[in-house]
Amino acid sequence: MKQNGQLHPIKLVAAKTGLSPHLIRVWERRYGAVSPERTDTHRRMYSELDIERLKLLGMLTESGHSIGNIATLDIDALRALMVDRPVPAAMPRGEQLHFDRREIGKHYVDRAVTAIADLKHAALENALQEGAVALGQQGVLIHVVAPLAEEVGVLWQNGTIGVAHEHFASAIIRTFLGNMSRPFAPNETSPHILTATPTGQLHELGAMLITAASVALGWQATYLGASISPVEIASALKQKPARVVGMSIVYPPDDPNVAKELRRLKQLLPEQVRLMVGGRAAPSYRDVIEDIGGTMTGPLEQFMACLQEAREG
Amino acid sequence: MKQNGQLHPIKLVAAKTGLSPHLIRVWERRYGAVSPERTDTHRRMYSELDIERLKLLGMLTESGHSIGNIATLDIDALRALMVDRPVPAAMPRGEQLHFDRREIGKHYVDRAVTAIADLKHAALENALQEGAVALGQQGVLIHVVAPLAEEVGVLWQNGTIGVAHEHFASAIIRTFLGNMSRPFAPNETSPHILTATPTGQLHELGAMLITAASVALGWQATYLGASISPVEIASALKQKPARVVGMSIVYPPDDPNVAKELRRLKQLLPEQVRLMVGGRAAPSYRDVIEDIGGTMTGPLEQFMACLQEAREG
DNA sequence: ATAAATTTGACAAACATTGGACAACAAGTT
DNA sequence: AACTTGTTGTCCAATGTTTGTCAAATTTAT
Repeated sequence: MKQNGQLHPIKLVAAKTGLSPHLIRVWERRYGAVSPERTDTHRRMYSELDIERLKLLGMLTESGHSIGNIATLDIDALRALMVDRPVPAAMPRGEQLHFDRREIGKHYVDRAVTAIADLKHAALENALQEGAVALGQQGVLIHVVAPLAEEVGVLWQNGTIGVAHEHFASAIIRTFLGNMSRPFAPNETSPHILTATPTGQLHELGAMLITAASVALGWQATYLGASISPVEIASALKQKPARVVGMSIVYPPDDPNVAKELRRLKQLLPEQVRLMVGGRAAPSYRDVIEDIGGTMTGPLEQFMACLQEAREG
Repeated sequence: MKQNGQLHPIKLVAAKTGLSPHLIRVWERRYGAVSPERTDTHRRMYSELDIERLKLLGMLTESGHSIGNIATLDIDALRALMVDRPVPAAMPRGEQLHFDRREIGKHYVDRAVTAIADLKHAALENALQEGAVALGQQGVLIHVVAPLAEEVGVLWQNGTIGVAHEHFASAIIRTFLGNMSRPFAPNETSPHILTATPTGQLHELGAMLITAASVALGWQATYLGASISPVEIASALKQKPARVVGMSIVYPPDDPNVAKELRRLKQLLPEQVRLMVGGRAAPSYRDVIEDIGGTMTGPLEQFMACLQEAREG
C-alpha cells in the first residue's frame, strides 16, 4: 500500500472529481465531508482517500442523495450506497429521452455486475426491477438483461467471477424473466410462439430472454428449455399450435450438429410455421438458416422487430 | 438484505420507484401507504422497506389494481399480489381442514402434472400458487413442489413426458421457487446459509428447493447453483459468512467423485460451519457424510427440521 | 504584479411541505 | 340520459429549508 500517500492541491482534486473548488470547500465547512491536511500556510492538501470520498459524494448527490445526509458517512457506507443508486435524473428531461437508452441501461448493468460480484441477492433484484421502471418492459430486456447476460458470460470465461457467481446470477435473472413471461391476460386471440435452444443447458438465459421478449410483445409463449430435439419441438407443436418457433443459439459458434438439427427441424415443421433463430452465435449459422427458409436475427432488438412483423404477416 | 439503516430523501425515492414526489406524498396523506421518518425540519426520509413498498404499489397500480384497496396491505401481501393470477378457483372449503396435508398436496400435484403434460403455463402456475395458499409456504414446498419434482423426474425417465415437458416444468417451478426465496425484510439478525449441489445442472431443482425452504424458515439464503466445486464454496464463504452449507444430491446414487468432493469440501470449510446434505440420493452417501461430520437429511421435511434445530445450536 | 487559495457573509435557485382545488374517469342511481 | 358519488392523478400557492454559487477582503504562490 501507500505508506505516505501523495497529497494533492484543491485544483487538482476539483479536476479529478468534477466538483468546483468552491463546492469542495463548502462541503467541508458545512458538513465536514472531508478534513484535508493543511500546509503551514493553510492550504488544503487532499489525500487519495479524500478524493475517493469526494468522487463518491459527487456521484451520489448526482443521483439524488442529499449531501447533508451522506456527507459524514464513512467510505464503506458510501460504497454500499453506490450499489443501489438510480440513474442520475439530473439531465434535462427532454434530453433524457434523446439520450441513448443504451447509456441508461449501462448504468443498471453496472449495478447488477457489482451486485453479482458481492453475491447480493436484493441488490441484483433491485437493479433489474429499477431498470424495468426506468426503461419499460421491453427496454429492460434489450438494454439491461441482454447485455448483462453477455457481460456475465465474459467475466466468467476470463475468470473474474466464478461459476458460483454465474449460477447465482442466472437463478435470479431467470426468476426475473420468469415473472416477466407470465402470461398476462389469457388473450385467446394472440398468436403463439414456442421457444427453445438446441444447445446445452448453460445457455438457457438466451432462450428465456426470447421468451420474455415475446410476451412483452403480446404473444403467448411456451418455453421448452435447452437441449431440445427437433422431434420434441414437433410434438409440442401438436399440443400448442404456434405460428412461430423461436430458437436461441448463444455459444458454440460452429457446431455441425446444430446445423444438422436445424435442417431436421425444418423437415418436421408444418409449412406455415415460421422459424426464427436469434442469439449471439446465430450469425455463424446464417447459411443454414437461410437455406431452410428460416429467419436469422442478431441482437434481441432485431428479434423483436421480426416478431412484430411476423404478427401482421 | 439491505443491512443499511440509511434513510433516503423523497427525490431519490421518486427516481427509484418511478413515481412522482407528488404522488408519493398524496398516497401517504390519503391512504397511509407509507409512514416515513421525518427530519427535525419535517422532511420525509424513507427506509429501504418504504421504497420496496412503493415500488410494489407502483407496479401493482400500473397493472390495474386500485391504490385505495392495496395501499395499506403489508409488504408480503403485496408481493403475493404480484404473483397472483385472477382465478382462485379451489377445493371444497369445508373438507379441507380434515384432510391430511399430504392428501391436499396430492391434489395440487395432480393438477400440476396435468398442466405440464398439456404445456399449460398458467395452469401450472395456478396449481402451485393455490397450493401455497392452501398449505402455506412451508407446506407447499413439502407436499407439493418436492413430490412434484420427483414425479416429473420419474415420468421423464420412463418416457411418459419428453425433455421439453421437463424443462417447461423446471422453468416455471424455478420461477416459483425463486419468488419464494426472495429476501424478505432486511433482517440483519437472521443466520445465513449457502446452498448448492455438486452434481450436474439437471438437478438444480433440489438445490432451489432447499433454498426456498431455508428462506421459509427465516434464513438468509444464497443460492450458488449446480456443479459447484468445493473451492468455489469456500471462496463464497469468505464473502458471505454463513453458518450452514446446504447441499442437495438428487441423482447419481453412487458416484465416487461426489464422495471425494464432499471430503474435499470438509477440509476447506471453517470449523464452525455446519454441512447439511439432503436430497433423494443423500442416503447413498451416508457413510461419507457422517465420516466428515456432516448431517445427512432425507426428505425435505427432515432437512427443515435440522435447519430449525441448527438455528438454536 | 498576477494568479490562485482562504474565510466569511450573502443570495438565489432548487427542493419540500401543507392544504386545497380540479379534471378525468368509473359506477351506480334516478 | 342526466345526475350523483367516489376515486385518483395532477396542479397551484404560500411558506420554509437546503444547497450551489458568488463577491469581498485577505493571504500566499510564482
